[in-house]
Amino acid sequence: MKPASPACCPPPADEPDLRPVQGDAADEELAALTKALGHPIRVQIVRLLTRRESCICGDIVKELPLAQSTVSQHLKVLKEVGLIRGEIDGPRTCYCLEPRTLRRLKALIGGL
Amino acid sequence: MKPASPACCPPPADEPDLRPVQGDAADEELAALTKALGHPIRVQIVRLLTRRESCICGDIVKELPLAQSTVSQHLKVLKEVGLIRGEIDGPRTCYCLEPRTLRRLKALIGGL
DNA sequence: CGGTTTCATCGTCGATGAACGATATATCCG
DNA sequence: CGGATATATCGTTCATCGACGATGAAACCG
Repeated sequence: MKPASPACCPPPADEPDLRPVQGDAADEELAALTKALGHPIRVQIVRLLTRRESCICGDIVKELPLAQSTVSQHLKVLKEVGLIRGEIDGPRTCYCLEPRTLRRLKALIGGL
Repeated sequence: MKPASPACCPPPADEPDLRPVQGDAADEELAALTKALGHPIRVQIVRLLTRRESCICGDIVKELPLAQSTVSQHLKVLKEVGLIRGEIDGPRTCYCLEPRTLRRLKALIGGL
């Protein structure tokens, strides 16, 4: 059982990532991740999700000066590269960071 | 005097970067840097410039499967965000990494 | 069941990006 | 001077992005 907390988006196991940080595949991966992060709103979303240690939901929309559909688009971009995860929780959706992908990004950047 | 080497793009002084890694300005900066890096060819160019410890020139074009003008465009994008530097050296241009900006990028990513 | 809320998806439109070939510019070599 | 070389820039074309409002789908509430 989990303590209290929103009970969504449990942190996955903390396995080390063995994939290389160089080579063509790594280049593509790094390009995809940085491209997804390459928009101020999306940086802000990631930042929001790091600050609230647990995941939040459509409150993200309320924090941003954009239409709901636009925010949903940005969330989709981040989800498609695996930087965040979204879990349906009743009528709403709960988003949170995917720490493994974030660590992977840091490793790839570090490899430069 | 420098040893041998292309003698262009000397590494700038190694001052610490005092700018914050959070806040709106940092978000914009991180978005701009990651956006510039968000293309496989540009990742490859940065990687090329890290491997040859010294700077190289239009050999970059020969390494890539793109027209010269396209490569020049990508170099411009990287230069505009300060990730690389280009110095005119006779009829050719010598590009190299800007280590300060790269360190800044790592700091910003680390701040996530 | 029917309305409300929450979110995702669709269609559209203007802006930006990526690629190219052609051209301009600047330097070097006869 | 005149040609060759190296690079930047321009103009064009097609694709993708970013934003929006409208609509659709799912779950909750009465």
